[in-house]
Amino acid sequence: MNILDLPAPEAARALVGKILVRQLADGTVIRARITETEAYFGEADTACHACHGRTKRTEVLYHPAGTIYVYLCYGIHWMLNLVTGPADDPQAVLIRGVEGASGPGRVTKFLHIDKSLNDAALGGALALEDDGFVPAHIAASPRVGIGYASPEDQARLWRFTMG
DNA sequence: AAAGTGATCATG
DNA sequence: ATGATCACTTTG
Repeated sequence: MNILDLPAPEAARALVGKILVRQLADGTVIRARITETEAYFGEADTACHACHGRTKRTEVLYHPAGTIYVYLCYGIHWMLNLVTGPADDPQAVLIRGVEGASGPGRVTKFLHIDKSLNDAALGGALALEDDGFVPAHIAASPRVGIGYASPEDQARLWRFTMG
């Protein structure tokens, strides 16, 4: 069973401790364990980009599980998301931190991820690996940076950190 | 605490 | 065509 077929909040929790494998064009391989994630759960979630419907930008969120969603935030930072759940259901998990890089903008810098990976499928230049490691403890907390969302959605414990 | 930065989306 | 809005980081 693929983790990414799960609903986003469950997938987000299950992804903590897994390993991202990044293959660069020049052959360099970077491996990094995921330490922090956040779930964005469909059109009903007012914090999700897709809560205002399908647009050119959010189109990728409607693609099948395992699609990579990358977008630019604040003009500077690339954000890396993994699409989860069934096709036409816009759910995704934001990778907020990996071993050696804490913060979503730093993760993409660390892994050399930019717009060129948007709408690509996991398993090529970026792949997921499970080495059997299970985190001793995973903490759940509210998501950050979503002050525009409804109070109920801001209160959801959809941020998962390895601890 | 504050600003820097540019794609995207909703207006006119 | 113009303007508001950001799943953030760095600097002071």
